[in-house]
Amino acid sequence: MEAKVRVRFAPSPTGPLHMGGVRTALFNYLFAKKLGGDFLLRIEDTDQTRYVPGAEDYIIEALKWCGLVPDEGVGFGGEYGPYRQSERKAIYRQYADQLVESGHAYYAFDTPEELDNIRKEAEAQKEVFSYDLHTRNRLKNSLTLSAEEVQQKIAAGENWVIRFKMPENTDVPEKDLIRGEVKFNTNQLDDKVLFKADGMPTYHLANVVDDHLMKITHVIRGEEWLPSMPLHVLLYEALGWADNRPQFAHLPLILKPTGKGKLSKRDGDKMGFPVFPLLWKDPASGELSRGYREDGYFPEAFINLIALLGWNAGTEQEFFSMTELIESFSLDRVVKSGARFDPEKAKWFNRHYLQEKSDEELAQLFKPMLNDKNVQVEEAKLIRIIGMIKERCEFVSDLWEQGNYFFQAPESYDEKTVSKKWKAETPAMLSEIVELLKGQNNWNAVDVKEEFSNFMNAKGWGFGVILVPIRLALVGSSQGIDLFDIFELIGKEATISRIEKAIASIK
RNA sequence: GGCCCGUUCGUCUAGCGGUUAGGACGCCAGGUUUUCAUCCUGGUAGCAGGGGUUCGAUUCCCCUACGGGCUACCA
Repeated sequence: MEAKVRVRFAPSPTGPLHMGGVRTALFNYLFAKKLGGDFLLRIEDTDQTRYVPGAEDYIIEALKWCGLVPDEGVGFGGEYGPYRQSERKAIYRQYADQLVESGHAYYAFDTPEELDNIRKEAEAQKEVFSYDLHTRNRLKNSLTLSAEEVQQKIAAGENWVIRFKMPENTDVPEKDLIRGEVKFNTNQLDDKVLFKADGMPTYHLANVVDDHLMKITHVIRGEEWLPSMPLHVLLYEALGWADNRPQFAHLPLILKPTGKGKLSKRDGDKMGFPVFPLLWKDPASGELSRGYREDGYFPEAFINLIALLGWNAGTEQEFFSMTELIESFSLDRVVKSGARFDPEKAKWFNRHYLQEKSDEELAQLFKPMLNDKNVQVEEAKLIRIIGMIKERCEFVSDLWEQGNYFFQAPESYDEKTVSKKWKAETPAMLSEIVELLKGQNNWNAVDVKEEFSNFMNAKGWGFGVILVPIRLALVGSSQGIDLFDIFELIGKEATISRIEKAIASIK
């Protein structure tokens, strides 16, 4: 029987989760759910120096907001814990020792400063230093030192690390589920540190050990890990786990909307879109980074847009619910090349999901904003207004941009429209309109419009010359829904007073 | 520099030897809306370049260019 599919999302708590990270989580989640497998969350906090307080909670909250709830992991329980690598410290040491004993790894005593100097010297000669089969015999390690010396150094409390002894001239072909066969030769690879002087494993060791112990079947991660795939394959072999090791899939990166390189926090600030799912406040600097949630994106829109960054169903379908994504997802439809992120299309997705929401639902989402603005409005009326303006909106906050004139009289008048449409004779005409409106008893859009039209026809006035000034008076600009609907919704009294106010204050 | 990955409209992408190279976002135009937006219709725009292989290459191979990633006791 095939082993149950188990995948993991394994971020480092070094800051807020990036869009790319969310997408990696999403693809893992979709893959697992499609195949009836498990999706785990493992926190890779082996680098104490980069630990950021709050990042872990942020990651969990972001996953929950996106609907990517892990079956196991930090904060979610499970049989294979602990799921935080810092709590698994003891486990890694034994495997590192095992590798040394079996001759697949060795102790190295070179200090970071020493290595740094060697690197600088190499650089001065336009060369790049690499701790590998060409150089390890000149360095301070258990391959060059006698067994006694090694024991002595360790006993003396000298700092040491354990490095992988990369085999010589060996081809390591490996099938990537997205890219097909990728081949590396070990002569090009260096002796990576597996176990650090601080007693913590590096990513490479911890990752392989945990994936094995947690029975991970598929490693789906970002393309930045592709170069270390051969090392990981070799580690599985060296640890004796070659027979049931996971398969790999390396996802393409998300690139900047314009310019060079991968998407970064800076791009969001510069171009006015979020790169993080949730608002993030840096605990050290206090700096704020905007989030999709706080910017008014619906989680389903965010998931939809991110899913289509580097994946497609092979059909012309563009809108997918999570359920539909699970049904249609497959790794072989993941695109190989990096995808530039397009903020415009992101907005378009949100518009779609906003239009799909009921007026009642939008009213609930909009209420907090109305409260902030100190606006009181009857529920039924609010729902009606939303029904009329929502097609103009991309975000819930747009409901205010598009509908504020229902809740308050304009405070100013758009200058362009005034100079274009507000003529010398306009006030006099509007005064006559006011008189007409005052005589209206059936205050609804249909009846008022009929009376109004009759009056205009009798006068021989053009609609264009009078409707825009009225709109200006009621809305403050030339925007808005049908004028007679506005009449009805803001009521007779407000309609008349706003027109009178405009007559008195414009020009 | 070395290694690895990639390259179809401005952007996201379909295409898996023979297509008028399809869709979407954006943009432009027209229509609807006596405004604006929405919406509808139409349009603009692409196979990085050069060699092969083949009756035939966007599609397969090689080279070049370009883009990206990695090259830490970071993940």
